[in-house]
Amino acid sequence: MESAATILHADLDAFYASVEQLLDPSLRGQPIAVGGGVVLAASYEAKAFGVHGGMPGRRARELCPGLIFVGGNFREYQRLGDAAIAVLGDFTPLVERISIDEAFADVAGCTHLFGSPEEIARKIRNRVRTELGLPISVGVARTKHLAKIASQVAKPDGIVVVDGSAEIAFLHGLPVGLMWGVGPATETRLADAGITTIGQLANANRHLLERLLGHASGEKLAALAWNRDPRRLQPHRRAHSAGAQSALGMKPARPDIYVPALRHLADRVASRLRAKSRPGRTITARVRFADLRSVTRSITLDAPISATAMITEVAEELVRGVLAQYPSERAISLLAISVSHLEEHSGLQLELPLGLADEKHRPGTRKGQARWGADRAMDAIRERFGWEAVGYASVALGHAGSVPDAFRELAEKEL
DNA sequence: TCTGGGGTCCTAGGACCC
DNA sequence: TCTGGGGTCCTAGGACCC
Repeated sequence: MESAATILHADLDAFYASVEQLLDPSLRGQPIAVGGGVVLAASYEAKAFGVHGGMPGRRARELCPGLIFVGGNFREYQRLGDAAIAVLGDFTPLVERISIDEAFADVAGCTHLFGSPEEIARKIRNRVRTELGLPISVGVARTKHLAKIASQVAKPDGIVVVDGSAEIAFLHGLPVGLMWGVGPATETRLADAGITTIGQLANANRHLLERLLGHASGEKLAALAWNRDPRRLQPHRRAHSAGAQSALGMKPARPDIYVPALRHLADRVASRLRAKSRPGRTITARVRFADLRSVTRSITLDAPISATAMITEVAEELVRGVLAQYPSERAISLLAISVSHLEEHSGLQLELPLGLADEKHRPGTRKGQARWGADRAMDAIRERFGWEAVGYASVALGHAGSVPDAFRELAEKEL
């Protein structure tokens, strides 16, 4: 039986910039950028000049001489983002949040209470506008993929409903770049094969697509191009990994530089893992050199860990291995640590990095327990006084223009 | 369009087991 | 000793998303 168009994708427009314009009316109608060294978000007025998120502040100023930089009220972004998603939750519990400013909802079960999906979408937009003062675009369709595309087409501040009979006509006229999973690299590859619209992709030779994009991607994109999207909503997704990274500018590849930097990164990751009792078995370290080439090394342990000192030492070992392998590289431009294979329980009694451990790291030893004690004490102090109160200072990273911790937190997923 | 940070998923080769 | 096949896990890299 044919299902109806009951999936909504709601997406706040130019979110951070819209919040700034809400908080300071003199910014309304002005080209503004949130951030400083790096543009974290741009208003539509700034986007018209080609300014966009991730762009260096200098470049943005060149493109848009009148650009106004604003500091960033991160607490407000979190609060208003949560509030907007909560509006969806007033209609249905089937909400899958994708990021701070974006979520899917399936309203199939609540149309008898609130009206058609389109009416619900209008109510959501109205409420977010009147109660929060923010513009939000909504796409309504039968699948997640199409709902997401519809909301992109609806921007700014609009609504697009794609009903079952119009799906293919709607989809096939649009550029392939709008598809979920088609980024710059894929777009270029497709364009080289003469494929620029979703319709052309849909009708392309299957073998050609698989040769171009690989087996899974080719098959997946072909299915999406015919609006065959098997993905259901996943209201309670949890993260499969947690990581932290830091651009260093250009620092010498020496232990006195990378060891404290790694400890700081490990501390950020490990305290998150401990807070949710989700230690992980696989530790990955990434080193980016001066020329922006990066190398990753990972190791999977027999038991999960979440102690700062353990993660630091494993990461150190991995980075040492990378540097030994590339002795001619004299400078590091970025370091990253990620922990994956996350498990559910707290691993207090299980912390040992097998293969790298020497006697002093084994659980039950005085040193091992002292380390755990230190972590737990730190966690407790932070609980009361905030993250900055104690810990491995970022002095070693200390490079100007790096992103504030508050912004990092906005991007963190629920563990 | 070379710039920041937190994530997800796919691929391909190799090790290892049955 | 060599041959074949299937499955799972690990590792490294890349593309993509917000």
